[in-house]
Amino acid sequence: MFLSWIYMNYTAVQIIEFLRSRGHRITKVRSAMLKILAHNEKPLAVPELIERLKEAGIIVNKTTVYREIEFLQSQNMVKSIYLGEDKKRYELVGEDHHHHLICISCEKVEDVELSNDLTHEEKRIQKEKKFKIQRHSLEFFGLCRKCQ
Amino acid sequence: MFLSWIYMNYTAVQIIEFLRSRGHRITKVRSAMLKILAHNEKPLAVPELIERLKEAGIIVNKTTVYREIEFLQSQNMVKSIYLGEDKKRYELVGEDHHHHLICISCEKVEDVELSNDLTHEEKRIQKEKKFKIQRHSLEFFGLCRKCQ
DNA sequence: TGACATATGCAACTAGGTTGCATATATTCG
DNA sequence: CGAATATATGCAACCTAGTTGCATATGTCA
Repeated sequence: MFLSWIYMNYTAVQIIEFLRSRGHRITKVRSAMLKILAHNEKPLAVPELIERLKEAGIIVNKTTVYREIEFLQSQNMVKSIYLGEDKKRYELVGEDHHHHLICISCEKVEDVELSNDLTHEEKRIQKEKKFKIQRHSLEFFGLCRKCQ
Repeated sequence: MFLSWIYMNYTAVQIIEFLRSRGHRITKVRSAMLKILAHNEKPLAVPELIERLKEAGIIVNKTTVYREIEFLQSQNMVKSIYLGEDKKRYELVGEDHHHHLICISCEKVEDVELSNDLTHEEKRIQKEKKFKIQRHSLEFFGLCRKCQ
Protein backbone atom coordinates (compact mmCIF):
# COMPACT_ATOMS: atom_id res chain seq x y z
CA MET A 1 0.00 0.00 0.00
CA PHE A 2 2.67 2.49 0.95
CA LEU A 3 5.16 1.40 -1.67
CA SER A 4 3.86 3.89 -4.16
CA TRP A 5 3.65 6.62 -1.60
CA ILE A 6 4.98 9.27 -3.88
CA TYR A 7 2.12 8.98 -6.29
CA MET A 8 -0.76 9.16 -3.86
CA ASN A 9 -2.50 11.56 -1.53
CA TYR A 10 -3.07 10.16 1.93
CA THR A 11 -4.92 11.31 4.98
CA ALA A 12 -3.18 12.34 8.18
CA VAL A 13 -4.24 9.07 9.83
CA GLN A 14 -2.72 7.00 7.04
CA ILE A 15 0.53 8.92 7.24
CA ILE A 16 0.61 8.46 11.01
CA GLU A 17 0.12 4.71 10.67
CA PHE A 18 2.84 4.57 8.05
CA LEU A 19 5.29 6.46 10.25
CA ARG A 20 4.40 4.22 13.20
CA SER A 21 5.02 1.13 11.07
CA ARG A 22 8.45 2.48 10.28
CA GLY A 23 9.22 2.73 13.97
CA HIS A 24 8.80 6.47 14.37
CA ARG A 25 7.25 7.85 17.51
CA ILE A 26 3.85 9.48 17.26
CA THR A 27 3.70 12.51 19.47
CA LYS A 28 0.84 14.92 19.86
CA VAL A 29 2.74 17.59 17.96
CA ARG A 30 3.50 15.23 15.09
CA SER A 31 -0.04 14.01 14.65
CA ALA A 32 -1.56 17.45 15.13
CA MET A 33 0.77 18.95 12.53
CA LEU A 34 -0.12 16.25 10.03
CA LYS A 35 -3.83 16.77 10.64
CA ILE A 36 -3.50 20.51 10.23
CA LEU A 37 -1.49 20.15 7.02
CA ALA A 38 -3.94 17.57 5.68
CA HIS A 39 -6.99 19.71 6.36
CA ASN A 40 -5.56 23.02 5.32
CA GLU A 41 -6.48 24.38 1.96
CA LYS A 42 -3.24 26.27 1.44
CA PRO A 43 0.44 25.63 2.17
CA LEU A 44 1.32 26.82 5.65
CA ALA A 45 4.32 28.74 6.94
CA VAL A 46 5.76 27.86 10.34
CA PRO A 47 4.33 30.85 12.23
CA GLU A 48 0.85 29.95 10.94
CA LEU A 49 1.36 26.34 11.86
CA ILE A 50 2.23 27.38 15.40
CA GLU A 51 -0.95 29.48 15.49
CA ARG A 52 -3.12 26.56 14.32
CA LEU A 53 -1.52 24.30 16.87
CA LYS A 54 -2.32 26.83 19.55
CA GLU A 55 -5.94 26.92 18.37
CA ALA A 56 -5.93 23.15 18.77
CA GLY A 57 -4.73 23.56 22.35
CA ILE A 58 -1.09 22.72 21.65
CA ILE A 59 1.44 25.30 22.74
CA VAL A 60 4.65 24.43 20.99
CA ASN A 61 8.07 26.00 20.61
CA LYS A 62 9.06 27.13 17.13
CA THR A 63 12.24 25.04 17.30
CA THR A 64 10.10 21.94 17.64
CA VAL A 65 8.00 22.87 14.63
CA TYR A 66 11.03 23.53 12.46
CA ARG A 67 12.53 20.21 13.49
CA GLU A 68 9.29 18.36 12.89
CA ILE A 69 9.02 19.89 9.42
CA GLU A 70 12.57 18.75 8.79
CA PHE A 71 11.65 15.26 9.88
CA LEU A 72 8.51 15.11 7.73
CA GLN A 73 10.51 16.30 4.73
CA SER A 74 13.13 13.62 5.35
CA GLN A 75 10.27 11.09 5.28
CA ASN A 76 8.94 12.57 2.04
CA MET A 77 5.63 13.42 3.64
CA VAL A 78 5.93 17.17 3.31
CA LYS A 79 7.46 19.47 0.75
CA SER A 80 8.27 23.15 0.82
CA ILE A 81 7.57 25.95 -1.61
CA TYR A 82 8.09 29.66 -1.83
CA LEU A 83 5.04 31.60 -2.97
CA GLY A 84 6.74 34.87 -3.82
CA GLU A 85 7.33 35.68 -0.17
CA ASP A 86 10.18 35.83 2.28
CA LYS A 87 9.19 32.63 4.00
CA LYS A 88 8.81 28.96 3.13
CA ARG A 89 5.44 27.26 3.10
CA TYR A 90 4.77 23.57 3.56
CA GLU A 91 2.22 21.13 2.21
CA LEU A 92 1.75 17.38 2.20
CA VAL A 93 3.29 15.72 -0.82
CA GLY A 94 0.71 14.81 -3.39
CA GLU A 95 0.26 12.99 -6.62
CA ASP A 96 -0.14 15.83 -9.07
CA HIS A 97 2.32 18.49 -10.10
CA HIS A 98 0.26 21.57 -9.67
CA HIS A 99 0.74 25.31 -9.67
CA HIS A 100 -0.87 28.01 -7.58
CA LEU A 101 -3.28 30.89 -8.02
CA ILE A 102 -2.47 33.40 -5.33
CA CYS A 103 -4.94 36.16 -4.59
CA ILE A 104 -3.06 39.40 -3.95
CA SER A 105 -6.02 40.75 -2.00
CA CYS A 106 -7.16 38.03 0.41
CA GLU A 107 -4.08 35.80 0.03
CA LYS A 108 -6.18 32.72 -0.70
CA VAL A 109 -4.28 30.03 -2.61
CA GLU A 110 -5.88 27.69 -5.14
CA ASP A 111 -4.22 24.85 -6.99
CA VAL A 112 -4.26 24.76 -10.75
CA GLU A 113 -2.90 22.44 -13.42
CA LEU A 114 -1.71 23.37 -16.87
CA SER A 115 -3.48 21.84 -19.86
CA ASN A 116 -0.15 21.63 -21.67
CA ASP A 117 2.69 21.15 -19.32
CA LEU A 118 6.08 22.75 -19.81
CA THR A 119 7.89 19.60 -20.96
CA HIS A 120 8.19 20.86 -24.49
CA GLU A 121 9.59 24.23 -23.42
CA GLU A 122 11.95 22.53 -21.02
CA LYS A 123 13.35 20.28 -23.74
CA ARG A 124 13.88 23.28 -25.98
CA ILE A 125 15.59 25.26 -23.24
CA GLN A 126 17.73 22.29 -22.27
CA LYS A 127 18.97 22.02 -25.86
CA GLU A 128 19.40 25.73 -26.58
CA LYS A 129 20.89 26.79 -23.28
CA LYS A 130 22.64 23.56 -22.31
CA PHE A 131 20.95 23.90 -18.95
CA LYS A 132 19.76 20.69 -17.29
CA ILE A 133 16.37 21.51 -15.80
CA GLN A 134 15.42 19.56 -12.69
CA ARG A 135 12.27 21.35 -11.63
CA HIS A 136 10.39 24.56 -12.08
CA SER A 137 8.07 26.76 -10.10
CA LEU A 138 5.15 28.60 -11.61
CA GLU A 139 2.68 30.73 -9.70
CA PHE A 140 -0.03 33.08 -10.94
CA PHE A 141 -0.84 36.22 -8.97
CA GLY A 142 -4.11 38.10 -9.29
CA LEU A 143 -7.61 38.42 -7.87
CA CYS A 144 -9.79 35.51 -6.84
CA ARG A 145 -13.48 35.31 -7.64
CA LYS A 146 -14.52 37.07 -4.41
CA CYS A 147 -11.96 39.85 -4.53
CA GLN A 148 -12.48 41.04 -8.10
CA MET B 1 12.86 59.75 -25.54
CA PHE B 2 11.85 58.80 -22.04
CA LEU B 3 8.15 58.67 -22.72
CA SER B 4 8.28 54.99 -23.60
CA TRP B 5 10.54 54.19 -20.73
CA ILE B 6 8.72 51.04 -19.77
CA TYR B 7 9.49 49.31 -23.05
CA MET B 8 13.20 49.98 -23.25
CA ASN B 9 16.44 49.01 -21.59
CA TYR B 10 18.60 51.96 -20.64
CA THR B 11 22.08 52.35 -19.29
CA ALA B 12 22.81 53.61 -15.81
CA VAL B 13 23.91 56.97 -17.25
CA GLN B 14 20.66 57.38 -19.14
CA ILE B 15 18.64 56.56 -16.04
CA ILE B 16 20.68 59.04 -14.03
CA GLU B 17 20.05 61.80 -16.58
CA PHE B 18 16.35 60.98 -16.58
CA LEU B 19 16.14 61.16 -12.80
CA ARG B 20 18.05 64.44 -12.82
CA SER B 21 15.66 65.86 -15.41
CA ARG B 22 12.82 64.96 -13.09
CA GLY B 23 14.40 66.99 -10.32
CA HIS B 24 15.81 64.13 -8.28
CA ARG B 25 19.14 64.44 -6.60
CA ILE B 26 22.02 62.34 -7.90
CA THR B 27 24.08 61.08 -5.01
CA LYS B 28 27.06 58.79 -5.16
CA VAL B 29 25.03 55.94 -3.67
CA ARG B 30 22.26 56.40 -6.22
CA SER B 31 24.52 56.45 -9.24
CA ALA B 32 26.71 53.64 -7.95
CA MET B 33 23.69 51.44 -7.30
CA LEU B 34 22.35 52.06 -10.77
CA LYS B 35 25.71 51.25 -12.32
CA ILE B 36 26.02 48.07 -10.31
CA LEU B 37 22.50 46.95 -11.22
CA ALA B 38 23.08 47.82 -14.88
CA HIS B 39 26.30 45.86 -15.10
CA ASN B 40 25.31 42.88 -13.05
CA GLU B 41 24.34 39.73 -14.82
CA LYS B 42 21.92 38.54 -12.16
CA PRO B 43 19.32 40.18 -9.93
CA LEU B 44 20.92 41.33 -6.69
CA ALA B 45 19.73 41.09 -3.11
CA VAL B 46 20.41 43.96 -0.74
CA PRO B 47 23.28 42.32 1.18
CA GLU B 48 25.05 41.65 -2.14
CA LEU B 49 24.41 45.18 -3.29
CA ILE B 50 26.03 46.48 -0.11
CA GLU B 51 29.02 44.22 -0.78
CA ARG B 52 29.41 45.50 -4.37
CA LEU B 53 29.16 49.06 -3.15
CA LYS B 54 31.89 48.35 -0.64
CA GLU B 55 34.06 46.92 -3.43
CA ALA B 56 33.47 50.20 -5.25
CA GLY B 57 34.70 52.09 -2.20
CA ILE B 58 31.28 53.10 -0.94
CA ILE B 59 30.48 52.10 2.62
CA VAL B 60 26.76 52.47 3.01
CA ASN B 61 24.22 51.66 5.67
CA LYS B 62 21.63 49.00 4.82
CA THR B 63 18.81 51.40 5.64
CA THR B 64 20.03 53.67 2.86
CA VAL B 65 20.11 50.83 0.37
CA TYR B 66 16.60 49.69 1.25
CA ARG B 67 15.33 53.23 0.92
CA GLU B 68 17.13 53.76 -2.37
CA ILE B 69 15.63 50.54 -3.74
CA GLU B 70 12.23 51.79 -2.64
CA PHE B 71 12.85 55.06 -4.45
CA LEU B 72 14.02 53.37 -7.64
CA GLN B 73 10.96 51.12 -7.59
CA SER B 74 8.69 54.14 -7.15
CA GLN B 75 10.35 55.59 -10.26
CA ASN B 76 9.81 52.32 -12.17
CA MET B 77 13.52 51.89 -12.72
CA VAL B 78 13.88 48.74 -10.66
CA LYS B 79 11.68 45.76 -10.01
CA SER B 80 11.86 42.99 -7.46
CA ILE B 81 11.59 39.23 -7.77
CA TYR B 82 11.84 36.22 -5.54
CA LEU B 83 13.96 33.41 -6.95
CA GLY B 84 12.82 30.63 -4.66
CA GLU B 85 14.64 32.12 -1.69
CA ASP B 86 13.82 33.95 1.49
CA LYS B 87 15.01 37.28 0.16
CA LYS B 88 14.01 39.67 -2.59
CA ARG B 89 16.28 40.37 -5.53
CA TYR B 90 16.30 43.48 -7.68
CA GLU B 91 17.00 44.21 -11.32
CA LEU B 92 16.55 47.14 -13.67
CA VAL B 93 13.23 47.11 -15.44
CA GLY B 94 13.55 45.91 -19.00
CA GLU B 95 11.70 45.47 -22.20
CA ASP B 96 11.14 41.75 -22.29
CA HIS B 97 9.17 39.54 -19.97
CA HIS B 98 11.67 36.86 -19.21
CA HIS B 99 12.07 33.94 -16.86
CA HIS B 100 15.11 32.58 -15.09
CA LEU B 101 17.32 29.52 -15.18
CA ILE B 102 18.80 29.14 -11.73
CA CYS B 103 21.73 26.82 -11.21
CA ILE B 104 21.29 24.94 -7.93
CA SER B 105 25.03 24.32 -7.78
CA CYS B 106 26.79 27.63 -8.53
CA GLU B 107 23.70 29.87 -8.18
CA LYS B 108 24.28 31.51 -11.53
CA VAL B 109 21.13 33.01 -13.05
CA GLU B 110 20.41 33.18 -16.76
CA ASP B 111 17.45 34.79 -18.45
CA VAL B 112 15.24 32.77 -20.75
CA GLU B 113 12.14 33.44 -22.80
CA LEU B 114 9.37 31.02 -23.62
CA SER B 115 8.70 30.22 -27.28
CA ASN B 116 4.98 30.08 -26.51
CA ASP B 117 4.04 32.37 -23.71
CA LEU B 118 1.43 31.50 -21.11
CA THR B 119 -1.32 33.76 -22.47
CA HIS B 120 -3.38 30.84 -23.68
CA GLU B 121 -3.14 29.01 -20.36
CA GLU B 122 -3.93 32.19 -18.50
CA LYS B 123 -7.09 32.78 -20.52
CA ARG B 124 -8.22 29.23 -19.88
CA ILE B 125 -7.53 29.50 -16.15
CA GLN B 126 -9.24 32.87 -15.96
CA LYS B 127 -12.36 31.36 -17.49
CA GLU B 128 -12.38 28.05 -15.63
CA LYS B 129 -11.38 29.33 -12.21
CA LYS B 130 -12.85 32.83 -12.40
CA PHE B 131 -9.47 34.07 -11.22
CA LYS B 132 -8.22 37.36 -12.72
CA ILE B 133 -4.52 36.82 -13.38
CA GLN B 134 -2.35 39.93 -13.18
CA ARG B 135 1.10 38.41 -13.40
CA HIS B 136 2.97 35.18 -13.01
CA SER B 137 6.39 34.03 -11.99
CA LEU B 138 8.16 31.10 -13.59
CA GLU B 139 11.65 29.91 -12.75
CA PHE B 140 13.52 26.81 -13.78
CA PHE B 141 15.96 25.18 -11.37
CA GLY B 142 18.72 22.82 -12.44
CA LEU B 143 22.34 22.62 -13.48
CA CYS B 144 24.07 25.10 -15.74
CA ARG B 145 26.46 24.07 -18.48
CA LYS B 146 29.50 24.23 -16.23
CA CYS B 147 28.00 22.42 -13.26
CA GLN B 148 26.56 19.38 -15.03
C1' DT C 1 7.53 -0.41 34.91
C1' DG C 2 12.22 1.00 33.48
C1' DA C 3 15.57 1.98 29.83
C1' DC C 4 16.66 4.65 26.16
C1' DA C 5 16.28 6.83 21.92
C1' DT C 6 13.78 10.48 20.27
C1' DA C 7 11.19 14.72 20.90
C1' DT C 8 10.78 19.10 23.13
C1' DG C 9 11.81 23.60 25.35
C1' DC C 10 14.70 27.26 26.27
C1' DA C 11 18.05 30.71 25.55
C1' DA C 12 21.03 32.73 22.65
C1' DC C 13 22.11 33.62 18.18
C1' DT C 14 21.94 34.92 12.93
C1' DA C 15 20.19 37.32 8.78
C1' DG C 16 16.98 40.21 6.30
C1' DG C 17 14.26 43.94 6.78
C1' DT C 18 11.85 48.36 9.08
C1' DT C 19 11.28 52.75 11.78
C1' DG C 20 12.18 57.26 14.11
C1' DC C 21 15.07 60.68 14.59
C1' DA C 22 19.19 63.40 14.13
C1' DT C 23 22.74 64.88 10.80
C1' DA C 24 24.75 65.61 6.23
C1' DT C 25 24.62 67.00 1.44
C1' DA C 26 22.93 68.07 -3.57
C1' DT C 27 20.69 71.50 -5.73
C1' DT C 28 18.44 76.05 -6.32
C1' DC C 29 18.26 80.77 -5.83
C1' DG C 30 19.85 85.40 -4.35
C1' DC D 1 29.85 82.18 -4.70
C1' DG D 2 27.38 81.15 -0.28
C1' DA D 3 23.09 80.24 2.16
C1' DA D 4 18.45 77.86 2.45
C1' DT D 5 16.12 73.70 2.26
C1' DA D 6 14.34 69.48 0.78
C1' DT D 7 16.16 65.15 0.31
C1' DA D 8 19.51 61.58 1.48
C1' DT D 9 22.08 59.20 4.95
C1' DG D 10 23.53 56.97 9.34
C1' DC D 11 22.57 55.11 13.63
C1' DA D 12 20.26 52.61 17.11
C1' DA D 13 16.67 49.97 18.24
C1' DC D 14 13.46 46.99 16.78
C1' DC D 15 10.89 42.98 14.22
C1' DT D 16 10.30 38.29 12.14
C1' DA D 17 12.00 33.87 10.25
C1' DG D 18 15.04 30.57 11.09
C1' DT D 19 19.15 27.87 13.58
C1' DT D 20 22.03 25.71 17.28
C1' DG D 21 23.57 23.57 21.72
C1' DC D 22 22.24 21.68 25.58
C1' DA D 23 19.28 20.12 29.21
C1' DT D 24 14.82 17.87 30.14
C1' DA D 25 10.73 15.23 29.03
C1' DT D 26 8.21 11.48 26.84
C1' DG D 27 6.73 7.54 23.54
C1' DT D 28 7.79 2.92 22.79
C1' DC D 29 9.49 -1.63 23.57
C1' DA D 30 11.24 -5.29 26.37
